[in-house]
Amino acid sequence: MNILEKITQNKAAFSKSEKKVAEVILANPQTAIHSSIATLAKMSDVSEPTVNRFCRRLDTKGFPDFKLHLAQSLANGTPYVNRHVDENDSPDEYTNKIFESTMASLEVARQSVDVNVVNRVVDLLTQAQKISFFGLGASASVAHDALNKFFRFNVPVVYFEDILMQRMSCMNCSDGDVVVLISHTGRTKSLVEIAQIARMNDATVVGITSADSPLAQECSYVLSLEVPEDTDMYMPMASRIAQLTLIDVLATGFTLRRGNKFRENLKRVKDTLRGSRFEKRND
Amino acid sequence: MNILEKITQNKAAFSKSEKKVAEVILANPQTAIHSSIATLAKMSDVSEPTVNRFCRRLDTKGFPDFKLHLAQSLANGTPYVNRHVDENDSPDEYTNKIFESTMASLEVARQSVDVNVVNRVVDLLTQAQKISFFGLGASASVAHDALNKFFRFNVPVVYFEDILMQRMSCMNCSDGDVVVLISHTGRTKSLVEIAQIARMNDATVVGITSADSPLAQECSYVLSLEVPEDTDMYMPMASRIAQLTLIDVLATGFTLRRGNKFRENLKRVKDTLRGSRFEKRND
DNA sequence: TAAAAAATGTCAAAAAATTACATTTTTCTT
DNA sequence: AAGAAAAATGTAATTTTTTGACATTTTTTA
Repeated sequence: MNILEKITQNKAAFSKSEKKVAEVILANPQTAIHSSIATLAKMSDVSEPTVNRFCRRLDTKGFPDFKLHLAQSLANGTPYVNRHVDENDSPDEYTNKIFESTMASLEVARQSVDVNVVNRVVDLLTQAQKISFFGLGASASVAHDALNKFFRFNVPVVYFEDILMQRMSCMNCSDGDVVVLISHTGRTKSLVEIAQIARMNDATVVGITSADSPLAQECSYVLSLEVPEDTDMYMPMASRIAQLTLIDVLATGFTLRRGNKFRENLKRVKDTLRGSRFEKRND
Repeated sequence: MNILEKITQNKAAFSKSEKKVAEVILANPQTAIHSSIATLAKMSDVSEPTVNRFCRRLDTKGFPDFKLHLAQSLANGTPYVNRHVDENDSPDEYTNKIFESTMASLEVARQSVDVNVVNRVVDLLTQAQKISFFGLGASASVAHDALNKFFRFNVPVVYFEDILMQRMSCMNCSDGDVVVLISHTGRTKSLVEIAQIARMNDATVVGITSADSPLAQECSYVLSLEVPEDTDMYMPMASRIAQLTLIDVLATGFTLRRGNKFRENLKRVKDTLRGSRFEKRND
C-alpha cells in the first residue's frame, strides 16, 4: 500500500511532533528519501528517535525500511494516492491530482480484471454474428467509443443512444448475437431490462459493470471493474476511463485472435481516412 | 532508468566478484532490498566493500542509495515503459500491457499539459454563453463525454456527431461562445474548417489536439497533448484516454471556479437520477 | 616470468540508526 | 484546579551499518 497515502490518512492519529515529521515528508518526499534520520529530524525540528517512532507507527521496521517504502511510492509511474481535489487547489494542483488519481484508478482496475473472462469474451466477440454496445449517461460515450473501434473490424456493430432503439434492437436479437452493456453502478433500471430482453432472445449478454449489481446478475458474462470513484465530484470520472481501457483490451484481443491478415485490413481502413486529412509535412 | 535493466545490461562490464553480486541480486531482488550490506556480501560470497563498489559502478552514491533505486524498480507497476502488444501475447499479457501503456501515456500527457492554458480555458468556459464540443471518429466519443459532463453544470452545451449540424451550429455562433474541438492528429479537414467557421463568427475556439497541427493553428487556445500512440494497432487508444482526462480536468476546474453552492447543485442533478436506479442494499 | 595493473579482502574509522532512560508535556481524576 | 498517571519527547550511550585506507591476491601484459 502506498505509504504517502497512509501518512495522509493516519495524520489525525499522529502526535504533535509526528505531525511535524509528516508534513516535512509530504512537502518534499523526494528530499526525504535522500536524507539521513538526523537531517530529517533537524528539518522537522524534532529529535531523531521521534522520527524513528514515526516510521514504526507506519508499520515499517525502522527508518531505512521506511525510506524503502517511500521510495517505492515515489517510483516513476507509481501513481500517488487517490488524491482528492480540494476547494482551494490551484490549476496546477488539480490538474496533477486528476491525472494521478486516474492513473491510480487504472492500476486498481487492472488488478480487478479477471483475465479468464476477458479471454472468454474475446472468444465470443470473434464468433459473434452481431455485436451491440449499449450504455446510458456517462457510459453512453464509452459504448460510442466501442462502436468506433469495432466498426473498423468489419463486423456488424450496433450502438444506440435512444433507449427505445436499444430495446427494439435487443428484441431482434438471436442466437450468436452478443450484447455488451456498460454501466458503472449496474443499477440503471432500463439497462437491466435490456439485459433481460436480450437474454430472452437468445443473445449472449456481457456486462462491463461492478460485480454483484442487479445488472451483473442478468448477464451471461461479467467483466467487473472495481474502480474507486471520487464521489465528491458527483461525476463519473475514473470509471469511464477504466471501461474504455477495457474496451481497448477487448479490441486488442479481437485483432490478435483474428491474426495477421486481419491487421492488414485494419491498416486499409485507416488509410481510407487519409483523404479526409491534411498531409503531414515531412520536416 | 530501471536499475534491474541496468544491471543486466552492464553485466559484461562487471568483474568476477561483481558478477556474483549481480546474480544474487537479480535472482532475488526482493530479498536484496531488505538485507544489509553484510548479509548481501555473505550471500554473494564476497567482501562488503566489493558490494559497495558494485553499487557505485551503477552510478549510485553507495549501498543505501542503491537499495533505494532497487526498491523503485521493484515498485508496483514500474515495469512501465510503453510495452507493445505482441503477436503471441496471452490474454494476461496483453491485458496488462494495455493497462500499463495507458498509464504510461497518461504520465506523458500529464507532463505535456500547459497549466496556464488550462486555467485560461477554464476561465473562458465559466464565462461562456454557450459551449460546443465537436470531434469526429474516435474523438466524437470524447466530445460526447464532455457533453455529459458539462450538461450537468446547467450551461447551454452543444454536441453533434453530424458534420453538417456542426457547421450550422458554428455558423450561429456569436461573441461569448466557446467551441471546443477535439482531434488527436489535428489534421482532419472538416474539423479545421469548423474552426474557421466558428472563428469567423466571433466564437472562441479551443483545440484539444497536438501542437503545430493545422487545427492548432486555427484555434484561439490550444490544449496540446503529446501522447505516444501505438501505431501498430491502427486504432486511437491512449490519445482518447488522455483527452478524456483533460476533459475531467476542465470540468473540475469549472466546478471549483463556481464554488461551493454550485457543487450542491451538482449533487441535486445526481440525486435526480436516483429514481431511474435500483436502490443499493445496505448489507 | 616478472612487473604493472586491477581486483579483492582485512580492518579500522565514520556515519547512521536504535535503545534505554530521563525529562517534559498532556490528560484524567478527584 | 491540583496532583497523579500516562503519554510524548528528548538526551546520551550503544549498536549496527556503511565506508575508507591500505595490504594482499589475482590477472594482465610485455
